[in-house]
Amino acid sequence: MAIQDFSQSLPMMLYRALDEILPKFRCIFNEFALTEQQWRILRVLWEHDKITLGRLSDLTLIPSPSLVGIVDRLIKANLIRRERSDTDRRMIFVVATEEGRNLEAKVMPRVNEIYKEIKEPFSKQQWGQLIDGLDQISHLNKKR
Amino acid sequence: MAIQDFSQSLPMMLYRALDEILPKFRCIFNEFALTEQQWRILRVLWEHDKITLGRLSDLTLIPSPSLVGIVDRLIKANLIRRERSDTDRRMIFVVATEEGRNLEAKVMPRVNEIYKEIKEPFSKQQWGQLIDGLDQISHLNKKR
DNA sequence: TATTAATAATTAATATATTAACTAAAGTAA
DNA sequence: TTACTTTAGTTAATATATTAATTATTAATA
Repeated sequence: MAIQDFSQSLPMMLYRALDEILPKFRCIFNEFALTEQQWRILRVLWEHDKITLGRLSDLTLIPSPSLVGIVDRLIKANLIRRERSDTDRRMIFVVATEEGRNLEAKVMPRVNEIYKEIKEPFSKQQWGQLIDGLDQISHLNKKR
Repeated sequence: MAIQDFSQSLPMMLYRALDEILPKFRCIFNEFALTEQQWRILRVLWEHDKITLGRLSDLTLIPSPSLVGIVDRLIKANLIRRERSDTDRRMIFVVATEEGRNLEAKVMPRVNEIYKEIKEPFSKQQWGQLIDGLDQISHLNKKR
């Protein structure tokens, strides 16, 4: 194992972890004709009745230029709608339609099941360390 | 904090970690007119003189349909070349040109510097736990 | 050997990411 | 109020991801 082994570098380890777990979830999303990104948006809307595009971009980690098209397609699928703010006409809220809200009860149990499967082989301590480590990585520039 | 907090889910934590560290590297790649994926291919070619597209796809985690275009662009930039196998005409090897090999000495020091910065705030033990955790995630289906 | 099955790479269609530039609305200060 | 600046969202151009289908070649089997 070389001193600098590309396949063991942090970025590649992160990618490989995602490559392992995402297909499990995408399977479910496809059953509901959702892409992963569309799912992320709905997932956030189930926790927030009304949210601006900017904040939606932050919470889903979807870059705003991408968000435009993804939101368009979710609107076409009748799952969400746009709503321009009255107080600041620059801002646009996104809201789930009834159909969009109804998806939660159908999709979440399936997703939670997979999530539990992924977590299962880890001890509570191991899992905590993993999440803490990732959290520390994602705050590298923010702390002191 | 809800029982199921989307922003603390493993996939989002992984995405956030990547979102934090990748821009640091991409800065460097852009200086050399490389995309991140082009970099990954070169990075692997610096460790392997000659490699098939299939194996390159495995090592870079770039799906093979994407690989076709990325390789095309690297060839156009005179950094690599294709070479069809004589023993099995289905296989195509990819090889770095001299110009491609020369990039290593220019780019690697810069990349290593950033990598060290990222690692720096972690203790050796913390880092090891993080890598181990990620490794375990990426082998979920492979073990026993 | 002729047929069939498997493999490596590619193509096609659609969705998303990246970067820069742009528009409209709001804030700010002379 | 006018000019300058910032902010929220969008558009545009190019690169990559995802999924399914396709081609060329090789392997396998009757």
